[in-house]
Amino acid sequence: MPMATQDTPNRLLDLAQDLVQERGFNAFSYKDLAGAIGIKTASVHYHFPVKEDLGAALITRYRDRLDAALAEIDRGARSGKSKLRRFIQLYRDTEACGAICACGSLAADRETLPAAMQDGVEDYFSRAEQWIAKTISDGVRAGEFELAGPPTEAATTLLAGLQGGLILSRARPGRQTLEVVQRNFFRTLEPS
Amino acid sequence: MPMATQDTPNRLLDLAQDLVQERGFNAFSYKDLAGAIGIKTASVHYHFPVKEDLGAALITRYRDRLDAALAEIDRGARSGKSKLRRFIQLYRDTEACGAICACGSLAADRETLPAAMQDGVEDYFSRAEQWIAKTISDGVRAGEFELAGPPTEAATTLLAGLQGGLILSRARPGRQTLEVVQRNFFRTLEPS
DNA sequence: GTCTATAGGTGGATAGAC
DNA sequence: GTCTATCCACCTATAGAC
Repeated sequence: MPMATQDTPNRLLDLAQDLVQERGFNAFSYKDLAGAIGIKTASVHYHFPVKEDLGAALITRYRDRLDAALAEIDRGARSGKSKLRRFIQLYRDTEACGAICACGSLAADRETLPAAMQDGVEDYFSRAEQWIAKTISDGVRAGEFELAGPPTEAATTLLAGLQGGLILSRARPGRQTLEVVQRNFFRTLEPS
Repeated sequence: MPMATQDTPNRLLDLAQDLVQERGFNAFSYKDLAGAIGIKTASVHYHFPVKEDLGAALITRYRDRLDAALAEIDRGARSGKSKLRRFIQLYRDTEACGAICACGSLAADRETLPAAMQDGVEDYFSRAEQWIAKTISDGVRAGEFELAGPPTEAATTLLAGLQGGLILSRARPGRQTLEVVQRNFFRTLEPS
């Protein structure tokens, strides 16, 4: 991976995403972004005229990266369990940074956000949930998993556990909440 | 319940709590509070000199109400399942309002909050988690529940599921996420 | 307890030069 | 693309009269 110096819009999106995950969309300013990369706020407005543009671009990119990560997992992993483990690992990486999911943060701020951003957040959760449900469902058909309820409900429960687990770890730094959530989740999939 | 007209400090705390649960601590102002009860911002500062005072009082009250609710559940309910159902119902009531847990909201904003408020949020989660763990543990001892892992892990997972479920329902209005979380949770406690 | 008035700071955003 | 300069709205907070 070459990873040359990024263009300004992407550097701004990187910074904005970090700040969303650490402080929330309403708790950072163009000044924060500008200062971090050594330009002025007016220059940030050149790339993203209003903050809603920045937010919408951030969500689109975040969602695209989720899609890419899920495709990568589907390409690489063999068993349903290893796929789900890799998926959960994405959130555990976030937890390790002391951050929360960008879309979880944005969902908490929902009432204060423009409609376009609200829709993007909704879409992110739906994609994640559907991927989990499909992966569980495939595992059940293959005889790898056995669960009491419908796969869609297990998927919703896992996603809720991951989002809430990040919140709990944020409130109580040092705890590995997601490790516990993961363990409990896999217990519900075990064949008896 | 007489429910006479409340004193100003409590009316302010009621409003502030609603706004925290709907918009977040950094997304409402003294002007919002003052306007809602027909006084001026300077008068709000009389009751809560700085916003941190308001936030700390809000959290203390929220935590005390949790304790009271848990004590009430312990007094009234017979089975472990009915206790847990009543506990979950507290969050389902919040979900029905389209709101999230005040402490979940505050945890998401953690980095922007004064230390005193951060500690209060941490305490809220720990109390909730410990009550759940004890209730599950009692149920196991009584032969009412049977679960694969330790009660403390089931407790953490439930609390995470409730907090995250509120986030998911906030992002996707109309969905009854917590009903799903509840159903999946009780499945993990069923004797085989 | 509540008010008027105000201070000092920060926010998002724009115009126009370079 | 980036800058300087500026606008206006909002926020938290305080002083002092009533």
